[in-house]
Amino acid sequence: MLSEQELVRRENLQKVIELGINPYPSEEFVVSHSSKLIKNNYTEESSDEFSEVIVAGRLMMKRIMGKASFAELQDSSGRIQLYISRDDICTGDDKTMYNTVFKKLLDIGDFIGIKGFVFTTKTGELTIHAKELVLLSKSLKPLPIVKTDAEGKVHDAVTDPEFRYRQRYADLVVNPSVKEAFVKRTKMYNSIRDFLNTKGYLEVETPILQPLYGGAAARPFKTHHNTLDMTLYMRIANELYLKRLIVGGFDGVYEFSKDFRNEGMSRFHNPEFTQIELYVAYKDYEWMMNLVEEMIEKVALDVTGSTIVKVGDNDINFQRPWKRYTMYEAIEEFTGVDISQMDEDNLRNAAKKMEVPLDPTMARGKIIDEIFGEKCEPFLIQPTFITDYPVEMSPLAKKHRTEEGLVERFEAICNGKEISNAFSELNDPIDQRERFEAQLDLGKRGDDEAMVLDEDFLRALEYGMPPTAGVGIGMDRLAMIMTNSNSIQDVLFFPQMKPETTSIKPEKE
RNA sequence: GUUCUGUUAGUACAAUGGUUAGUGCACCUGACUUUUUCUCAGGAAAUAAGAGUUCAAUUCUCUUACAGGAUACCA
Repeated sequence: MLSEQELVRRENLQKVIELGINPYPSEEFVVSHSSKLIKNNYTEESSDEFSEVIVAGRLMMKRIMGKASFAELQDSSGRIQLYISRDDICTGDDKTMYNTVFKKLLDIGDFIGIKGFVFTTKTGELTIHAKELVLLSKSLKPLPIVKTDAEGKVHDAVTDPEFRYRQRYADLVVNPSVKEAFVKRTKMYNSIRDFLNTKGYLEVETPILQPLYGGAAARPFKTHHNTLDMTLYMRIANELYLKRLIVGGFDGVYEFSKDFRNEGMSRFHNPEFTQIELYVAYKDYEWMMNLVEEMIEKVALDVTGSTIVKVGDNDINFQRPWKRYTMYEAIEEFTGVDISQMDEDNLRNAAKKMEVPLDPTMARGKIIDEIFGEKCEPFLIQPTFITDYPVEMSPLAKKHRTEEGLVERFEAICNGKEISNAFSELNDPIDQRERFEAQLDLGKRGDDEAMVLDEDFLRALEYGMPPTAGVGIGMDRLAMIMTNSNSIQDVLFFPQMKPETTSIKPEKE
C-alpha cells in the first residue's frame, strides 16, 4: 500500500521519463569537490579556484522563490547550499528544466549533480551558484525530515529505535552522528590491527562453521551441511582453532572473529558479535595484562584523541597502569567476606547471606562467578584487571603457578562490564582432558553451557603447544565505550531484530 | 523471561465520554530572482485490532498485536 507521498513520487518519476530524462543514468559523474572541501577552503581571495566546481549528493531541501531558488545538497561529507536561478540553468527559451523538473519533479532525497561556482550570499552563507543541474537518481520513498532551527533546536528528530535499526540506511542519511560512531568503530579496528601487526603478529582466519563448538561457555547455533549430511555449529569463540595454529608453529596469531551465541538479546547482547582473540607463544597472563593495557590505551587515543573517555556520567581513564585485584581480593573488597578457603556448602551459605541468587546446578566456581558478577563487577567503572579465577570456571586456563585451586586468568572490567578475558593457556594435554571431562559432568548436572570434549583439539595439544598467553576482547563492548553508546545496537549497523510484521491497515478506497 | 509504559495523518506532538479531533514540518495547487525552519493564499490526510461498560467510547475497562524502557543469563 503506497502512501499519498509515494504515489506523487512515482508520478514525478513517470513525468521525468516522459520528458526524455533518464532518472537512473549509468554514466560516471565526475565530482570535483566535496561540500566539506569547499567549506573548509573557500575564501574571497581563493574564489578563483572555486569558479567551477562539480558536486553531487542528495537534494535535502528546496526553498523556491519564483524564478530562483535555494536548495541544500548533502554529500558524504556534509551539506552545502545551492542557488539555482531559472535563467542560469536554462540558458535558452526552454525553461522546462527549472519550471518543471527542478520545481515540480525533483523530490527531497533525489541524487543530483551540480556544476557551478562558489559565492557567498548577502546573508553570508557559502553557496554554489548552479550553472547546470543533472538528475542522478530518483528517490521514491520520502525520507524523514529533520530540521534544525536558528536556535539550533532540532525538530522532528528521528529517534525511534525501531526505525533507526531496521532502516539504518535512512538513519544514516538523516542522523549524521550515527556515521561518526561507525567511523570510530572502524578506527578502533584499525588501531588494534596496526598495534598487533607492528608487534609482528599474524592476522588469520579460522572456520565459522565447526563440527564441534568450543572455547567458551555458551549455547550455539546449530546448522546442517547437506552434502556431508552432518551437523555443524556456528562458532561461539575461535580459541581452540587459534591454539591449533600456535601448535603449528606461529608465534603470534590473532583474528577478528564473528561469534554466534544462541542466547538472550539485550542492549549488551546481539546473537552475532565480534571478538578479537590473540595468542602469543612463550608468554604468560602477566605479560598479556601489560599488552592489553598498552593496546587499549592506544585505542582510546586513536579513536577519541584522549586516554580519558566519557561514557555516560563517567570519565573513564585508560592511562596505564590499571588497577589489579585477584578475584578473592575483589570479593573481599566489595563484600567484606573472605571466601578463599570456603568449600561449596559454605560458599552457598555465604552467597545466600549476600542475597546472590543461585540455582542447584551451580558448582563452586560458578557460585564465585555469581558473587563476583553481582557484588563487584557492576561497581568497577575504571579499567581494572581481575586475576586468578577458580579452576572450575576456566577449563582452558593453566593452573596457577603457586595458588591451589586457581588458574592464571584475568578479565579486564570497565564501566561495570567485562571487556576482555585472558589466560596463560592450558597446554598440558592430560590436564586438558580432565578439565573437559569435568565439563561433561557439569553438562550432566544440567549446565547447558558446559563445554564439549574436543578430541581433535586434544590431539593437537598432545603434539605439544608452547607456553602461550591468550586474550579475547569484546569489540562491540569496547566500541560502546569508545563511542559512548548506551546499547550494542548503536555500534552495529544492522542489529538483529524480530521479523517485521506487515501492519494490518484498512484498505483505503 | 519478568515488569512498567506506550500505540492519534507521511512524521513529531496536542486534545476530548457527545456537534467539525488541533498544531508544526513533510505533501498537493498558486504567487515570489540572494533566501535560510523563506514568506503569503488555499487544499488533502489520522484515533493499532477485537470485546465490554454506556443513550453515546478516540477517551473508561479487558484481551490481543506491536514497540520502547528497566531488570535477569550469556561477550
